[in-house]
Amino acid sequence: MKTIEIEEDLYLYIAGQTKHIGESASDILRRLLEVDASIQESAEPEPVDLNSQAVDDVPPEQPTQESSVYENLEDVVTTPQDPDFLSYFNFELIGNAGSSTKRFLSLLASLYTVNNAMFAKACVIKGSKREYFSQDKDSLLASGKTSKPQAIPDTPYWVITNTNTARKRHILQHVASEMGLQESQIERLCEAI
Amino acid sequence: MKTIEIEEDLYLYIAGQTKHIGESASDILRRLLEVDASIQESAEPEPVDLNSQAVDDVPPEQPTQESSVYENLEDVVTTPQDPDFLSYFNFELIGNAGSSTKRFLSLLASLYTVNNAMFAKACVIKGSKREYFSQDKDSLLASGKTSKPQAIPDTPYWVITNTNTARKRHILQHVASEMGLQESQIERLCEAI
DNA sequence: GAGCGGATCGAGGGGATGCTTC
DNA sequence: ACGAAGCATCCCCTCGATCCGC
Repeated sequence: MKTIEIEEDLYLYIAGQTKHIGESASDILRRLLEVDASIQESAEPEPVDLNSQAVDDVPPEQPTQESSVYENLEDVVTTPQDPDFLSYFNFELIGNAGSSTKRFLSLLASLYTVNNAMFAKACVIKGSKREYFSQDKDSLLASGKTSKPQAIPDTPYWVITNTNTARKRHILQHVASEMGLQESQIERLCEAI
Repeated sequence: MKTIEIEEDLYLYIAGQTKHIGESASDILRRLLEVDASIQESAEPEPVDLNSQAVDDVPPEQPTQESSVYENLEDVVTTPQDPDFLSYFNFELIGNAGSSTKRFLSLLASLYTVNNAMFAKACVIKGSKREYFSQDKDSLLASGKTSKPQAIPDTPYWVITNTNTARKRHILQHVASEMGLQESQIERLCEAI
């Protein structure tokens, strides 16, 4: 194992390309760069050292076997694999919200809280014309005529709100699914809307 | 700055992609991943924008007569002879498109990107009445009653779209075949529609 | 842009099927 | 007359946002 240093945004970008839970940085980069493990010896120009910024030695404090990129993100709370995953959802509170729109927002907020890096990646979804999610209210406003964007509480995100309940379920289901939740968990969430 | 751990061979591979002395790991990865410093959180890899990366990978000229036709064109990225040819296709992204029409368009866009000179030659195909390809929407419109032309993304071309899936496969197969793809590669593309 | 929620209905796109043509 | 190839009608489904009810 080698350690390299990269800039923050690039780091987030790479993390955002995660396709499976627990994927290591190597896995992701191999996929993106289309380098498979077998071609490693492929004669390349000699290892120009990744300059001074590359740290050549790995401090053994890093647990290598599960080096999912997420573990370096300080905002990670849990992953969908966590058997207690749904316990992070306060269904009681959510259920008390007065409308499905409110419940929709709370559920999204919970997903964000549980793992905001995965949420960021999962909320890339749009309809035929409208943007569904954005960090910017105005861009949602711009993409549709009366989409009624609302802020997702305790979150930098906004969602479209002018949809019927079925569509709210679809949106939630999409996000949850992209985040890797189990089918049964997704069902539970959608029912809670 | 963030730190990530990657496997040794991948590290060497990345180091081997150094273009300038003193380039940082971030610089190299940005170039390889085509992520510029201003990426937004939602930036997704562009399936068809493979030019800059692929240029470096053009294999030694094949001694076929076709390749000599193209070898002087600066826009040649690779040729169907390239054993890695299909790796230029982002099947994952293509597969995620919501309809066969969308996938059809993406696949054509990929063929164009991979070698636009060959594409230009290969897309000369028409049905009994309708034009199939054109750089001009109106000429497609003019040649049929409801052909539903759509722009091929990131491309100067338009294609007819009002066909059943079988015909979309025929069209794709014709273009791929004219471009000189192997039978097995063509099959792979047609299945992806 | 300020009342909010969201069901309902209309617009539009996808593409299989059936008709036409050769 | 029969089949094959190709065209485009037309149904279905998705998605938007109007508009009504509270």
